[in-house]
Amino acid sequence: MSLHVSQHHHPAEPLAKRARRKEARPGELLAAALDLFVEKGFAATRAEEVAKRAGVSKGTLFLYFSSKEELFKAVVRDSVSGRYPEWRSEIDAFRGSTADLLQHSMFTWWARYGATKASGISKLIMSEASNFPELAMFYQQEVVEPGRELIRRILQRGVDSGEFRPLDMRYGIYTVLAPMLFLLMWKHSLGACVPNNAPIVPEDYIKAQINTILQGLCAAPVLQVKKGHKPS
Amino acid sequence: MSLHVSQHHHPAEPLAKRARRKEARPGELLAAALDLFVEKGFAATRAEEVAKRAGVSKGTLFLYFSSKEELFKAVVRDSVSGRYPEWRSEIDAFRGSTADLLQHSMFTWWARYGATKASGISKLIMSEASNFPELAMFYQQEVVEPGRELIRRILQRGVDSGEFRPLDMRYGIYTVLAPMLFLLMWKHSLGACVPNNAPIVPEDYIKAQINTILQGLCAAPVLQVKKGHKPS
DNA sequence: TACATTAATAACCCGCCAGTCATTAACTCC
DNA sequence: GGAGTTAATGACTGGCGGGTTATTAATGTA
Repeated sequence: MSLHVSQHHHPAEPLAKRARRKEARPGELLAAALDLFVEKGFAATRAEEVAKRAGVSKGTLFLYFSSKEELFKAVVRDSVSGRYPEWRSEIDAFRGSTADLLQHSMFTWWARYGATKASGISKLIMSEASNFPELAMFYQQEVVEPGRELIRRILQRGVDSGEFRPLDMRYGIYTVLAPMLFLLMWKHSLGACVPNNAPIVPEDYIKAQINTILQGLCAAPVLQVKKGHKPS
Repeated sequence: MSLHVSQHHHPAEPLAKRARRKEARPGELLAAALDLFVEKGFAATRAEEVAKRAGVSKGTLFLYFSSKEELFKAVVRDSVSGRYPEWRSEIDAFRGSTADLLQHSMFTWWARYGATKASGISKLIMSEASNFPELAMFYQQEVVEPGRELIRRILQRGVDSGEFRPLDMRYGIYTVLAPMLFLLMWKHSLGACVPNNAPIVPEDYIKAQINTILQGLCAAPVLQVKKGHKPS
């Protein structure tokens, strides 16, 4: 959430019914919209309900966002695609093996995105893409492509350094993308509503995936025993 | 599709406008509903369109199914058919390495399920699970659990024979499940509606995944996830 | 206090769609 | 053929919800 959302009033001066707060409205509306979109999906979320949760009337919502779709796009920009620059520079600044970088990136992505409310946006897009092709395309450009690029960057680093075997990047990226997006989908669908005797613990799941991925990506076994790492 | 859907009329006696075909209607309606639910999702599918595709009026639809939601449940029950017994005996009868078995199973699953219309039901369930918790639970018991069991069976065979390293089965199965379900989801969401310069070719995707998975599962020195990693 | 500006509102409009019901016509049996 | 039964219809309704607009009131200026 890049916009400031919580400029709460001082309790001494209780909220006037029609307070004029032009600066604070967009952020509050975005926060309310994120909550509701994630909770109920795009189509099922009512504009009036978003307004209500932001403490505002429906008319005010359309004063700041020209349509429900535009509101959604703004939510995506605000809560998802705005983070890429930071991640990319972190990746570029990383000192250490690519195995460590990959591992660090996957845990960090989960902690900062997958485990948060914002990740519901990705699930929502996967669910409703076919009904809202424009939104899907917007998401593809704003989120999917940059994300692919980051993964490609990491894997290429490993291939270049000889840590990883040569990879067809068109499909190599899915080695990382698929397990992570599956976890995200699962968390927001069956994992959320089915009482399960063997629930997925995200950190354990990621650990297991990394074990397999790293062994699967690395160059010939004899090369993968690096100083500081013990072959189990 | 357990109900017979295609009792086509003899072309000589062309379809009367108001033919009375009480037996055939439910199956035809379920087939039409499956098509449309898979294509457009639950909320976006119009009752009248289902009726139209089944060659019937909207009133007739509600004559056989008391509401749209009941229709949806009936579709899921009807389409979730028991392919598991067949697959399980194929697995048990397989002669050859577990690597080959795994590879064969993944390709076969895609060809017989993932690539067919029926796979849209899985996507539908993942998408609508939160709106229909009871359906999600039904699906979990009828489809997810047996599927997990089959994968566990294959992996255990590899571990027992020494081909695979020892695995924590609670998470090991996702090494196989996650890439396949991701492919299924992708095919039915972004992959279906976003013109993409690098589309996923399922067979190539599966091939790449198998390469990584097999190297990742096989018994060999392993790069371990560092203990005590803390997500930021 | 008077006036101008504009943030915010609430009532309103209108198209869409799940579900209903009185009517129609296809089939059965004598 | 005629009478009774019921599958099928399509016009209708009622509510919902995205988006608009005339009106109201908060703020700024003097």
